[in-house]
Amino acid sequence: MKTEEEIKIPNATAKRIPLYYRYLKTLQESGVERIKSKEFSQLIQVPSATIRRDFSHFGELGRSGYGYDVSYLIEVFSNILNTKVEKRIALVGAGNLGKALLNNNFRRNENLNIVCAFDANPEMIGQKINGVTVRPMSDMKELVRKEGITTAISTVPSSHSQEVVDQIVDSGITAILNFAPGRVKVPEQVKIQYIDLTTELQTLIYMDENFTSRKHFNFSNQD
Amino acid sequence: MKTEEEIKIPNATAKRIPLYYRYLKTLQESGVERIKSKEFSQLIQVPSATIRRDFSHFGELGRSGYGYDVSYLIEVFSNILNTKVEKRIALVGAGNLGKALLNNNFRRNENLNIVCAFDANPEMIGQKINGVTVRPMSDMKELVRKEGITTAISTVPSSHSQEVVDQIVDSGITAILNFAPGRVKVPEQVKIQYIDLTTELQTLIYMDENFTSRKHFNFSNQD
DNA sequence: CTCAAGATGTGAATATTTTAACAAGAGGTG
DNA sequence: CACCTCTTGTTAAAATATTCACATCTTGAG
Repeated sequence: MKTEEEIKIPNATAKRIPLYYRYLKTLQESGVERIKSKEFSQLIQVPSATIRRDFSHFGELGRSGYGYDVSYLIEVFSNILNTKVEKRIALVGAGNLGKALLNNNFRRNENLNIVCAFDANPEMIGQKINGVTVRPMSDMKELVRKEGITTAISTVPSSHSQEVVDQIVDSGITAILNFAPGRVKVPEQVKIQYIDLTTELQTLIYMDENFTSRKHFNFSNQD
Repeated sequence: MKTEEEIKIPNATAKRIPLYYRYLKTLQESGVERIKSKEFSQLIQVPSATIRRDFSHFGELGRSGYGYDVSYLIEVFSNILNTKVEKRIALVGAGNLGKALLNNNFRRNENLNIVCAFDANPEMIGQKINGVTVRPMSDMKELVRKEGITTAISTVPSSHSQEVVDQIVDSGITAILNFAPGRVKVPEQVKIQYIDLTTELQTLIYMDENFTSRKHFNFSNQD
C-alpha cells in the first residue's frame, strides 16, 4: 500500500468520498459487513469501475472474488475525511436559511457542529436557536479563536456577501461555504465553496427540457 | 450562427450558463453595455478561454477587438434557459428548510416560482407561508396538473425520500431537486439533482485540510 | 483611409475523468 | 486439493474538459 502523502487524489474522486462514506455508514448500521463494487454501484448510482478506480487511490482496499470489508472502508475514509476530529463551525447570517441549518446542525454527522452563530441585525442578537445563541458580528474574531472554529457557513445575501466574507477571513477561518452566489475575493489560502440553489435549479430544468430521454444528469444509472 | 438543434453542448458548459446569465443581468442593472471575456473572467472567476469556448457553442456572439454586447448575451442565454416561460415549482416538505425556501422563493428570478407546497404532517396543513398554503400530499397529483407544475423541490428527510419521490414522479413531474442525500430510483426520463450540504461541507473541509496553498477549489482565480 | 491596439473564435495541445476489459488472485465447494 | 466462480486493481482506450496561442477581424484614433 502506498503511503498517503505521496498520492495525488483527483478532484473528481475527492468529491465522491463523502458520498462513499455516508453510504458505508448506512450499510454498517444495517448490519452489512461486506460490499462488492457492483452492489455499491447500484446503491449510490456511480459506475462500479469508477468506484474501484476511486478506491484504488487509497491502496488495495478490497480482495478479489470477495469485495470490500465495510468496516475497513469506513476506517480508511474516516481517516481521509478526518472525522475523528470535531469540526467546529460558525454560522454567519441567522435568517430563514441560517435557522434551518442551525436546527438541523448536521445531526447525522457527530463531528460537524455549528457551535456559534452571528448576525448583523440587532434584533436577532441574543436569540437562542437549537441551543446556539446568535451574537453580534463584532464578537466573531474573538470567539473563532477561543472556540477553535475552523470553518464558516455564510447565508448572508449577495449584497453583503463580500464584506461579511472579509470579516470571516479576518477572523482566521480558511474554509467557507457560501450560500450567496456572487463570487467574492478571498486570499489564496482560503477555500470557498458556493452553494447556489438558483443555478442548480436552472441547470436541472435546462437538462430536463433539452435532454429528455437521455442519460441521467449526475451519473448514469447503468451497471 | 448554427441552429440550436444541431449543437451538442458539453455538460460542463451547461452547468455554467446560469452563472453567466446571472452575472450578465447584474451587469446590465449596473448599466454596463459591453463586456470583454477577460473582464468577465475576473468577475466570475472562470478563465477567459473557458468563457470564450463556452460562448462559442452558441454561435459567434462577440466581435473581435470589441467584446460582447451584454444585452445580446442576455437575449441568447435567456433563450437557452427559456426564462421567458414561467417555471411553476412544487415544494414538498415544509419543515425548516422548506419554509426558508418558500420565504425566499427565488425572488430575484421572476420566472422561477414555488406555487404550492405539500407536507405529510397534518399539523402543517393549512399554514400559509409567504402566500403559499401548505396542502396534504394527497392533493399533489391533481394540483400539479391543474397548476401546470413542471418541477419539484423535495426537502423531505432521507428516511421518506424514496416514497415521496415516487409520489412526485407519479404526479407527472419530470425534474426534481432533492435535498435528501440518499440516492433514489426514478424512471429514466425523470431528471433528479441532489443538493447535499453535508457532502459539500466535508469536501470543502477535506480540500482545506489537504490542499492548503493550492489552487482554488472550483475554478482557479487566475487570468 | 490607414494603422495600431486589442479581442474574438478556434485549431491543437494538454489535462482530467470515465469507461472497458481482463489478468491475477481469492473464496468456497465438493 | 483442485477447480470453478467471482471480483479486484489496473492497463489501456475513449471521452470530456481546459488551456494555450494565434490568425483574423474590429474598433477607434489620427
